[in-house]
Amino acid sequence: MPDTADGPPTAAPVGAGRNLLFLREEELRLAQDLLFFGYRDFTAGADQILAELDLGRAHHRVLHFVGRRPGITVGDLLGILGITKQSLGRVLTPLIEQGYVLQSTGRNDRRQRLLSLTPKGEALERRLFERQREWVMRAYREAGPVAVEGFRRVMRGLMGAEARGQLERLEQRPRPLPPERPSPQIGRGPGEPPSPA
Amino acid sequence: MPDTADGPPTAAPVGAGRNLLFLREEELRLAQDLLFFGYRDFTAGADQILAELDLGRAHHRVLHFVGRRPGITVGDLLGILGITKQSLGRVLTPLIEQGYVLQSTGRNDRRQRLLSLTPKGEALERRLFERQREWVMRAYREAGPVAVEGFRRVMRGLMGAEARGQLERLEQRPRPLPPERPSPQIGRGPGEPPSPA
DNA sequence: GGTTTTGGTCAGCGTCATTGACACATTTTT
DNA sequence: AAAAATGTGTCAATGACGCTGACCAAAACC
Repeated sequence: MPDTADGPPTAAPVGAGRNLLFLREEELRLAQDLLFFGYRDFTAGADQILAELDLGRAHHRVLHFVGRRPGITVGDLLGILGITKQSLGRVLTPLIEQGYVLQSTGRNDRRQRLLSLTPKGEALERRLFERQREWVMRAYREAGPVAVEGFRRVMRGLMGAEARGQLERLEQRPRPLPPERPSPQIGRGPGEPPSPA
Repeated sequence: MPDTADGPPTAAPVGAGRNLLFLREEELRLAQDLLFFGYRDFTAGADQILAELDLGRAHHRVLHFVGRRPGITVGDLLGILGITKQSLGRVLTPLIEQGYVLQSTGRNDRRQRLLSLTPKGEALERRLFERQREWVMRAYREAGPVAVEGFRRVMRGLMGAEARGQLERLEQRPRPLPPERPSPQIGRGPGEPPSPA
């Protein structure tokens, strides 16, 4: 980029219109690049940990959002992730079987499966979080608080209306704590043998 | 999030240490959410166009970076994308066959295949670009110039050292124009029949 | 009792990435 | 001139992660 940032181009005022347009275009191509490289490297650290455990990014997303909202229903999780039931099943089922995620039946609506993290799941989620935390903290420190606020504003703007609503909801109930003892638990997982229900 | 953004917590100063830590954690979890939702919705528009043409995001990335640096070699492109030769081949070959990308042999090193966009490729790249441009412009306008600068700083910080170098190189030579007439072109593609060498 | 909602599952498909091995032309080195 | 290194293409197999369509069961709603 010829100029650093936002101000008017320091170049000749002749053909400024075209120049402005050019800058706009370069600015936006830069945004594309930044998002591509930035997102890729942001996820790289966690991906590495996941690979060791034969898990993928999709598993991480489930751990993340279940951790963020324990007791979330399958339907809500589907809405947040924006994938199909079948796709979720392929990552959720192994997570349950391997004891990372716990299912319990809903108190009000017994059809619902409320999801929460087991201690093992919390540990893994935290490990992944710490890895990304370091990475983001570095970027935040280098950029400074004002930049961080700007980053947030732009990223919010990049989200669609639906995602903004979901994010709001996520921020509201930070941790609605799951059932203390996930009493009417559901089969599967390495836990007790299928209850004689 | 209990508090809005950056300022110190408005809550009681008692246990401020813990509270600050908590805020840090929530701040960083928010960053994860923002990156997930933001990147997803950022790419959604282009993905839609691509789907109509039976192309994928990987094809877009090739179009983008070849358009950004016409005459790029296969090796350099591999370095930027961070994928393997085989993976690139699977998207690049169709793009060449369908007349989006042009290959020409290197002038200095005739082993090299210099890649550039055909008019058809440029048109598609532009169409995809315009879609994302609108989306990003909206976010930029809503957030304001200061925020945009902050966004850039943070995104740069999220990139690894390698990616920063690549981005620098991309910004330096904005458009090193390909061979005027891509003389020693290479077979394939819907172009002329194999020149009588 | 009938309908809707919530969730699970089977079967098949597409995209985008991987590894490993090999082939070929060209350039560089010895 | 022979050997080694480089740049690229390609075959085969694999895995992760999305999709659609179909169908089933339990619970809730009316």
